[in-house]
Amino acid sequence: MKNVRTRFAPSPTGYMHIGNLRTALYAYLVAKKEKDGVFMLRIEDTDQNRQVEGAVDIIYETLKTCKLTHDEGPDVGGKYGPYVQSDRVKAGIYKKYALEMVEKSKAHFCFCKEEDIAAQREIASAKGISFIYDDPCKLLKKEEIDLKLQNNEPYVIRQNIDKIGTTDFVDEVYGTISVDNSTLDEMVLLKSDGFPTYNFANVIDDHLMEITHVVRGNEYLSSTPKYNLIYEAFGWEKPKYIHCPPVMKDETHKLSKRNGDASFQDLVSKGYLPEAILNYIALLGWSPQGEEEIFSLTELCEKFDIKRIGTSGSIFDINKLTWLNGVYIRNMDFDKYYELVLPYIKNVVTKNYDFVQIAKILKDRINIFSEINEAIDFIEELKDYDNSLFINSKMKTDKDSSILALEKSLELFESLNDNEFNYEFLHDKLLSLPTIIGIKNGQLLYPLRVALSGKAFTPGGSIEISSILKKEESIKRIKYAINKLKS
RNA sequence: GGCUCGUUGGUGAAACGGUUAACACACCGCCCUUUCACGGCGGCAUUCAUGGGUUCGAACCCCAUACGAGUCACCA
Repeated sequence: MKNVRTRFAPSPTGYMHIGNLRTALYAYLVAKKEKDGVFMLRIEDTDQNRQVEGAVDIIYETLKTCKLTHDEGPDVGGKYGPYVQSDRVKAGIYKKYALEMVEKSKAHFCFCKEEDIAAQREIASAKGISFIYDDPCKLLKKEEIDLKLQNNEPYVIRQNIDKIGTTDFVDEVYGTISVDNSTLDEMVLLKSDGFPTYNFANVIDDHLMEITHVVRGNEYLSSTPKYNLIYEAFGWEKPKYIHCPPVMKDETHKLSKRNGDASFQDLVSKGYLPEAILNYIALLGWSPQGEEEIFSLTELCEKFDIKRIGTSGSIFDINKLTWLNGVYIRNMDFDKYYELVLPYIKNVVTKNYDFVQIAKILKDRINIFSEINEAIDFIEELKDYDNSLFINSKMKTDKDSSILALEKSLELFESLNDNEFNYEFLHDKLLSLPTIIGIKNGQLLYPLRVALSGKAFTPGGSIEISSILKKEESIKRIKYAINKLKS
């Protein structure tokens, strides 16, 4: 059997959104599941009007950060190049095949004006009739065509489709799709600017590049018969088709880059980990065999199975991604985590505190890095808070008990050296204090946390916080709280 | 409008004619705990869009209907 070869063939028209990335992932997995599978990148830039500056770089960058390494592509080369379609246009590839189609009577020259066809389409749709263009140019005699060509009349090359019978194919995901040929319209293969349409270029390149499995969104499901007719015209072997269900934003709308946050880049900048994003989107539209859901890319390669791709659209659930991201953070090796988290911490804390300690109290408590800001902003600066925070029925604290707790804590802190402000030592001292005074742990530690942080909830408790703030700052905040309570 | 595809809880989903319809997220309880989280335990679809049919037996097969999506470009 031939080596499996798949491609990711985006058009460089802007951001990379999650649906796109998932298609790339699946194409990668289909290839890499096999020992010698090849995953390649091809840039489909046949629409000269839609080019977006820097879009190709975003594609490279995204694939790189996701570690979806392509074996062949514009930047890494390969035997089947060039890998950018506009370069292939220059090499005359598409025109040659388009002309061959004409020769085989599977396509014809068309000199019709675009506006005329559009007008007809308009009329038909106003009448509610389905429109399939019946091209008069098909009837042109050879001499007439030659004359028009000599006069440099603009033309396109349009596919010929016999309106009789049906065309069907087997999709690996959706099963047998059967379409009546009379409903197929004869699409343009080569545009008047000499560029091929996506429809044509895609087929030519997939064949020339020996793609064995075509992985793409299911919006191509209904036009696949037309592509197959091209394969048949040349007598080429058709690839296996793997059409993927859409990724939705809600029940009725596909995910689009229109409304922002669905792009890969957005998610990364919100503090999501590429590995977690990839893991999550793998689960949208595909389900693993067992109950395990956490997979590295390598594991995905092993587990992935085309047969388990679903057929209905799935709604992108940021909730679950967030949870999954938290799992990745919690499972991460501390050094790696620290390296990633440090910039976020430094973004909030500019004073010289123990960043390792801060990172530690955060690790089990955040799902995404962007939560850090709010979680530890009190370290840098105590914001004013209300005395009512000290009163907590569950903790059995009120104004007087809080004052007592704070005064005792203050006494203790003042008796310590600054270098005794470490977690172990403070843990010993602070936890033995309630017994001595004859109160419950919470009655001491809760008011202390409020005083140190100005918040009722914080990552870590008062022991952790005081060990981070150290002697001087802790005492300052306790004194402030006592004054506040007494005034 | 024609054609193609889809429809299992709020979300992702499993189930390959016979199960109490898995599991995960979310949600709700309880436990652990100095708070929050983490972790642990438990709850959460009498029902698989609806209506028919086939079958001893249907979420799974068939047919209608409804709803949704995709497509019908010199866009991909």
